[in-house]
Amino acid sequence: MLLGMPPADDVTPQPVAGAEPALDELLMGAARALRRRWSVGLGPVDLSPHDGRALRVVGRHGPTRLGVVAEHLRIAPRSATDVIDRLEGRGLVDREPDPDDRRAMTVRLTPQGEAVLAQVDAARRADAEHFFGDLTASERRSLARMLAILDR
Amino acid sequence: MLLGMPPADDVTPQPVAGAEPALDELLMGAARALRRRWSVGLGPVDLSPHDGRALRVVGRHGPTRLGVVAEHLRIAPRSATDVIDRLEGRGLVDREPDPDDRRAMTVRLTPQGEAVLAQVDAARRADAEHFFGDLTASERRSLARMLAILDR
DNA sequence: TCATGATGGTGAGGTTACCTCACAATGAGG
DNA sequence: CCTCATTGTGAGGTAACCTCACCATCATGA
Repeated sequence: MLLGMPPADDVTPQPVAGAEPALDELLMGAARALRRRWSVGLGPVDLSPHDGRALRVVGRHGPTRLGVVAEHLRIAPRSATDVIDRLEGRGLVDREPDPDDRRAMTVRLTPQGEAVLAQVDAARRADAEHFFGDLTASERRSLARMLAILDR
Repeated sequence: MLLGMPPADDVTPQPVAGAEPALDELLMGAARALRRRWSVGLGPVDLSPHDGRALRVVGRHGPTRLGVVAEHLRIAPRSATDVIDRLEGRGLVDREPDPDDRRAMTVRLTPQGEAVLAQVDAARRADAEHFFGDLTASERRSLARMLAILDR
């Protein structure tokens, strides 16, 4: 029922009785809406949002170290082991010894992992198109410019 | 080290080699930046983001039922008990029997809870001012309008 | 009016996704 | 090569959720 739902972010600082919602509230609301859509899109492949991110990290960074995965997911190195275990258990990812460093393991997508990632990404892209579809092209440009300024 | 950090949301669907970041990526990035600032602002009072939200829910909805808190936080009713326990343990919140329904408890802010919430909100509002400060007033209006459209 | 079923909150106990610590194997620099 | 750093993982802990069972109370309808 409540599983996999993103956090609420429901409540924002100040009602400011009578005023329209504050910018920060609107920003978080829009982000929440988008995240919710992503969750839904992730449903069909039965992947948690976090595992989906992990899959994407592996896909994007090619055959890569476990430590790198941890870094990109902002989790402790030890925890990346578990995440990759899970993905490997589903056959989405492969571990291989790093030829350059015999301590290290490299991780990369299996063909099935590639397929799943491609499917998720396609769904996400299509959905983004729909999500931002109520804005005109020029509005979207302007939105992108402003968000880029805030993006730090 | 990694505690209290919001999830990464680091990686987005498609590199689209050469193109500027996609709108969805920018939106999530800006939201992440704002959330990070909120976390920092929450630091001084040593409150987790989620407990901060709970405090705000109680503050906003006056003396209210535990179930209502659960609903707004999107957690199971049982879990609200724990959250409120924590807040009550810190003296930020008070439980009292509901006069209208002897099964129910009402929760409301203690004076100290009010003070903490006011402090957090003030910090947050000031920070939002700063965060959106690189946009002109008219840009902010336009941003608000567009975000309102996306906000579903 | 009172049996019956719904509802509000909580105890008990499980799951999950993190964490830290310890350690073995390997790399790298004096 | 001796020492110290680094990579990944076993072991074990914690925090924040969850479900299930339960009690007290409310609300309804025969």
